[in-house]
Amino acid sequence: MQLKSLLSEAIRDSFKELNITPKTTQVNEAAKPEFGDFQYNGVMALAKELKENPREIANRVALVLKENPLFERVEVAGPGFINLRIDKKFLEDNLLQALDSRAGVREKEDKIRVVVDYSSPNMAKQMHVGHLRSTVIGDALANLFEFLGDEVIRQNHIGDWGTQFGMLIAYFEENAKERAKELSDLERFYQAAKKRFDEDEEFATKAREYVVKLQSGDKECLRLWREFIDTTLAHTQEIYDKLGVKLGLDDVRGESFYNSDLPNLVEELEQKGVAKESEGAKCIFFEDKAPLIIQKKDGGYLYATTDLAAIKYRVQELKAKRISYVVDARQSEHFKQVFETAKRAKIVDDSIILEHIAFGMVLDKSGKPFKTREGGTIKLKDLIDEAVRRAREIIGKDRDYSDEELEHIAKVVGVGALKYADLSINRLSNYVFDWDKMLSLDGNTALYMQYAYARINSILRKAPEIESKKVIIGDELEKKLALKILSFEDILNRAYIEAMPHLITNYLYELAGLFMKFYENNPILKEGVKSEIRDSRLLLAKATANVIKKGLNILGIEVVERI
RNA sequence: GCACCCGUAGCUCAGCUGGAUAGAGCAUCCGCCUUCUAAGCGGACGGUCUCAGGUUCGAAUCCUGACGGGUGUACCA
Repeated sequence: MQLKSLLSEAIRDSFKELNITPKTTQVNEAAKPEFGDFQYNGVMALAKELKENPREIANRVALVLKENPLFERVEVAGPGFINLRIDKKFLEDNLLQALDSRAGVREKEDKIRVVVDYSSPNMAKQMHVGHLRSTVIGDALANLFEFLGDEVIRQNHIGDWGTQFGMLIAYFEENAKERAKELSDLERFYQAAKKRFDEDEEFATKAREYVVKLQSGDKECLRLWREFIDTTLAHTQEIYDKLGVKLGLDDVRGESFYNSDLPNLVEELEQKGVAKESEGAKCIFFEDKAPLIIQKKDGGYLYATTDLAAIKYRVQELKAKRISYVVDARQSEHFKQVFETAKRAKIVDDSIILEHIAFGMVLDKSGKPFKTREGGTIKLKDLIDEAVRRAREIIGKDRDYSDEELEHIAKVVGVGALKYADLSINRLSNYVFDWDKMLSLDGNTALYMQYAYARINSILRKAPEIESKKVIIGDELEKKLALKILSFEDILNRAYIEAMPHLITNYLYELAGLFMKFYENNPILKEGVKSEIRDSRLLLAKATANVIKKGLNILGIEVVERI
C-alpha cells in the first residue's frame, strides 16, 4: 500500500476542510521516535506565505486530523511541526496485504511502455568488470519497472559493427589456417589484429577496406562476421545465465541492426536543418560544446548516428514512452547531445522521456580502476566464479550441507553478494570493490538479508499452523516493523521515479534490521507465548520474509530457505 | 579553458527533494547464548557535513564562489 500517499491525502483533506491550499502535502518519517511515526512540516512555509502564525495554522489542521481514525495521536510541536502517530488498529487491519504474491504492492495506474537499454557488451571480447554495473543495475531497474506494471522492452545494444571487424577479418585472411572457434581464441586474435592495425599502415588500410566490404554486404565477410558475433553472444549468454540476468538473444539489437537506416537518418537531419556540414563532416552544433558528428568526412558513420537511429526505432517501432540508458557516467555529454539532437529533429516529442541512467566506475580499495594484478581487465566470468568460491568458503564453515546444497547456496549467496554490493550504493558514486565487505554478514549486504529470510523460514517450519489471521501490534518494535513492511510500495515508487536501486537495498536493510531486533525481544515459539500473540508474530515474520524475498527478487537476487 | 559527477566519523557508505540533538556497517573497547539459526542483538568511542559567502524562522540538503578528487571534451565506441 502507499502509506505516504494516504497520509498526504489526509493532510490534503484537512486543509480542504479549512479552505486553505497547502504548498505541499508531503509527509516525512519522524526524525525521532518521540515525535511519533510521521511528521508534516509544510505548515511553516505556508504560514510565512499567508503571513500568519504557523502554530495557529498547525493547531487548526491538527484539530481536523484528530478526527481521522488513521491517527492515534496528532500533536503540534516546535514552530509548527505536526507529529503523527498511526493508529495500531490501522496497521493490524492492513498488514495481511503484505502476505500476498505482490507483497501488498499494487501496479501503477499509468502504465507505459519503456525501453531499458543496458549491458551492451563488445563483440569479439569477453565481458569484463566494466560491464558489471550496467548489466546489474539495468536488469534491476527493468525488473522494478516491470513489477510496477510497465511494459518493459529490454534492449542489448551490442557493439557489433565498426572498424574492429575489418581488423578481425583482415587478420583472419592473413592467418587463414587458424580458425577461432572459441571466444578466447577470438579475443587473442582481436589483440593481435589490433596490434597489426596500430603498427602497420598497410594492414590498417586493408582493415578499413574490409569494413567497407562488410557494410556493402560482401557474403564472405558477412559470414565471418556472423560467426564472430554468434561465438561472442554464446559466451555473453553464459554470463547472463550465471548472473541470473534476464537478457536473452531476443533482446539483442546491435549497432548493425540500424546500419541500413543511417544514410536516411543523416539526410533527414540535414533536410530538417539540424545537421550541417563542417570540414567535410556532418555535424550538429551546440553552444559551448564540441559538435556532435554523425558522419565522418570519409562518409563513415559513428556511434552517435547509431544511437539516433536507435531512438527513432524505439519511438516509432517499439512505441516506447520512456527510454532509459543504463550507461557509464562518462558518456553523459554524449547522451545529452544525442537527446538534444533527437528533440531538435522532432524524432521525439515532449511526451517521451529520454534518460541517461549514469553510474560511476568500479574502483579497487586504493581508489584506482579495478584491474587484475597485472593491470589487465578483470573478466566477469572470473569475478563471478571468485564470488561463488568465496561464498562457498564462508557458508560452508560452520554448517553442514550436502554437496549439492552447498553448491546451490554458494551460488545464490555469491552472485547475490556481487550484485547487491553494486546495487546498494548510490549509482552516481564510484564503487569501491571489496570482497570482504561484500560477503560480510554484518551491515548492508545480500547475505544479511538472505540470512534474515532463512531465519524466518526456520521459525515458520517449526511453527504450528497459524490459526488466527489477526495481527496484534503489541509494542513499539512490532509497530515499527509493521510500518516498515507497509512502506514497501512507497519505496518502490520512489526508486522507480529516481531510477535508484539503492533506495530498495537501504529499505531492505532497515526492514531486516528491524526484524532482527523484534526477533531478539519478542519470542514467537517459546513457551508462555499465548497462541494469539504467537500467531500475530508469525504473521509479522511471514510478511517480513515475503517483502525481503520480493525486494531481493526485484533486484535480481535470489533467496534460499535454509542457510 | 569549459562541462558533468563526487567531497558527511579513521575506512566504506546512508541521509527520503529545506526541518527538531546528522545516521549505519567496518575498525577499537564493553556486555548478552541451559530457551525460536550468536552467521544475531545491545552499549561505548568516534563529526568545524572540504572551505567562504548568500537565500530564511530553519541549510549536509538550495544559490554563488573557491579548494580537493574523478571523468569527458571534432570525425573511436
